[in-house]
Amino acid sequence: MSAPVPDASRRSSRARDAILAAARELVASDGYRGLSIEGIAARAGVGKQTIYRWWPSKGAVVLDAVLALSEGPDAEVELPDTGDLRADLRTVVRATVDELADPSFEAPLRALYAAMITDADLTAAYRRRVADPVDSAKERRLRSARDAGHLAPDTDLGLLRELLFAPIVQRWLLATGPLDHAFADALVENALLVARAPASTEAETAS
Amino acid sequence: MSAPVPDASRRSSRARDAILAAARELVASDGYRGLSIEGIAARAGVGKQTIYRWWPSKGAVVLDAVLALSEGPDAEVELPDTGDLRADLRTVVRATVDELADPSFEAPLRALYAAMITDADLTAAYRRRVADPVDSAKERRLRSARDAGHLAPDTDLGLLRELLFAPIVQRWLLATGPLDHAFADALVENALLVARAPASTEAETAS
DNA sequence: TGTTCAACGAGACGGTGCGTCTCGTCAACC
DNA sequence: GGTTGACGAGACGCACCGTCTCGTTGAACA
Repeated sequence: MSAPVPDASRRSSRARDAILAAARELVASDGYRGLSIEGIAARAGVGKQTIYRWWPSKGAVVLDAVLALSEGPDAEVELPDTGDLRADLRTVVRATVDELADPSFEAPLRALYAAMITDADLTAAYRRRVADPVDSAKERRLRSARDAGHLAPDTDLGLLRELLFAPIVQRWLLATGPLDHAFADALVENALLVARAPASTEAETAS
Repeated sequence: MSAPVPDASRRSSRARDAILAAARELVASDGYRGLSIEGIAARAGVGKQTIYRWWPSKGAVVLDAVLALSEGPDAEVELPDTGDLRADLRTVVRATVDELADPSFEAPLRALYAAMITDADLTAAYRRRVADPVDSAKERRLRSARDAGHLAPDTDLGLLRELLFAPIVQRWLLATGPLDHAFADALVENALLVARAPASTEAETAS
């Protein structure tokens, strides 16, 4: 009944790296539609069983491939905190927009979303390994601003984060509008407007 | 080279209805993963060719199935406009949340999103037939409020619409938080805060 | 250094759904 | 009443699925 758990200490890192690289290359050239386990195995020079041994689904392979794009180790995310909230938010939100416009990020990430929509387990894994750490970092930065008096004391940091980033993902998924710095800046200005400290002009940055 | 366009005047509406109903039933019971053209054809009592004759892809069938859920004819969408912006927005945003929580809507819509993410043609068709009309209706309601002085004259109606609804879709897709009326109301309050008319207390509803 | 043993590359296997095709049937229009 | 094209049905070759065996290999431990 229980799975015959393989011995991770004997795992070939060469095979793992080749599989993730092959997945990235194939999804970039053929899209998620043309991505198959057999194709990944062939391109990586690996037996199919080596993939099935370590990953539960094609989507899980893609998740690891996406993670391998932006990590050394499982480094924890940290956002810039120069004290200038507007500038820091612009940096981060613009970077998000740029990342989604970069084909080498866009292709595997789109594939990952396609898999997640119909795979609740994969969605949970994505939240745990990607979304939660990133969201925490964003909220740390916002909390720092709130503590410094740059945001109203009763600001809902989670909601503010969603207002900053959800419209970006929405435009990206359905191509309902341009994904550029102007849009990023508009979202930042909106966030500052929503949650600005009530009686302060002092702490606000001028830019 | 050109497609041998079938004769629409001879199309069987019985077959069309049976196909869309079968697609809805199967996606509700088995999810999008288990949805196949062969399964739809078998359930509908229809030849596979009848599906391929009229739809370019499985996702296109699902799009029509979703559309058939909420239409008589291609009725144009109209939102409530009682003059009370807060109340009207709550109604609409809460209804959106409720719809995404209703399994009979949720299942085919999730299937449609899964298909759209990897199918730009289908995404364009969805925008044209669903998203654009709905978005226009939303912006008409917001414009009416702006004209009535309930929103600041320089309010970006499109951005406001995205701030109201994108966070909902985001939570729905990745299950990153509860989709309830409290969340809907928070989004409405945020929108009213962002775009409130500068010097007016008069026109605002009290609720 | 040698032994061990599970992960490895390779690929056969039955199963499923794909998209195309070819039938005979049927109903609408001429 | 003849023509015609959509219809239901299903055969076909193909791609990929997930499971299963093979030898082979190389890392861990004695």
